[in-house]
Amino acid sequence: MRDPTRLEMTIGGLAASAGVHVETIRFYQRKRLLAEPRRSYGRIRRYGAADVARVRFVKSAQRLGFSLDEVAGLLRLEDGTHCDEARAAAEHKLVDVRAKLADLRHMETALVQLVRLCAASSGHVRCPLIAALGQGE
Amino acid sequence: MRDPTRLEMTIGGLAASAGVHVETIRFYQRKRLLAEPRRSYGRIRRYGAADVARVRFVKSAQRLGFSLDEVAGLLRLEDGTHCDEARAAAEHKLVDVRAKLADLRHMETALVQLVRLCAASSGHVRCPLIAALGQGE
DNA sequence: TCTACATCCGTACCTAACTACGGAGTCAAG
DNA sequence: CTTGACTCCGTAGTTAGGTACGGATGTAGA
Repeated sequence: MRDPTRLEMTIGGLAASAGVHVETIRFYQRKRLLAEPRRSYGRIRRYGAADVARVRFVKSAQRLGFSLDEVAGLLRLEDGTHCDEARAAAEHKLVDVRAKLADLRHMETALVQLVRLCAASSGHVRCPLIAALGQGE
Repeated sequence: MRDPTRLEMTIGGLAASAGVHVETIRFYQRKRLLAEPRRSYGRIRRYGAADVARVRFVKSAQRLGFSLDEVAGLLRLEDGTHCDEARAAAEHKLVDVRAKLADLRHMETALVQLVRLCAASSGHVRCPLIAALGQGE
């Protein structure tokens, strides 16, 4: 654990590096979001830097509104399936991601507007935040 | 009845229009995401078009990774609080929204790359999807 | 070697966000 | 003026995503 380039860590180290609890790692393992790692002589799990990245990816994707099942789908892309499968799945996810992008951009605009209004006026303001999001589903 | 802003509907109509279940409406009411509406002579709730927009907003914001508590915060902006409060809250949300935007853009780029790779090659590909998301939290 | 702390595992529990249930009241069409 | 769909309400159950527990075992530093 001295040399940061050759990261070999236990489950506790992984959890700390990725900013989650130890139990969360075990949970992800049960959910097959993370492969069972090799174990050192006894039966203690050993992880590497790739595992940290993977767990962080899961958390980031969750923040973006993906469920663990959807994250599993994204990770299958990462892990490399057959090309045509991967392509179809990626195109599908892309539609989803772009819809979210559009909504978030609208929300951003609405918030910027609100801040501007608030800076310019006093008293009460209303903001067309609701109008910002995709009403035409 | 001609004026669409004066559309009057029951809870079932609202649920159908917004694409949720009746129980979800009642649940949102308990959570104060939706105000108790006026009731027609008996005790039956009557809703208008604004309620439809509001419920759809909740669902959209959820898809973007906001919890119901956070959505409540966004709705408080919409409902107009005092100016300085609203401004501070809006600026805060803006940081959050922009972080999500950045991550989604990276994810979009990675997906586009993957699709392109898949179109160009055969066999197996790997995609730097994990690297796409904000590793430096 | 001793000791303190980490890891092992299964199982139980928790919160958020619904979702279903059931008995009673309402209402509009026939 | 009945009938069947809809609404009322409280309460209980469900799913996703963790969190906590606790007894046994492993392990690193004094």
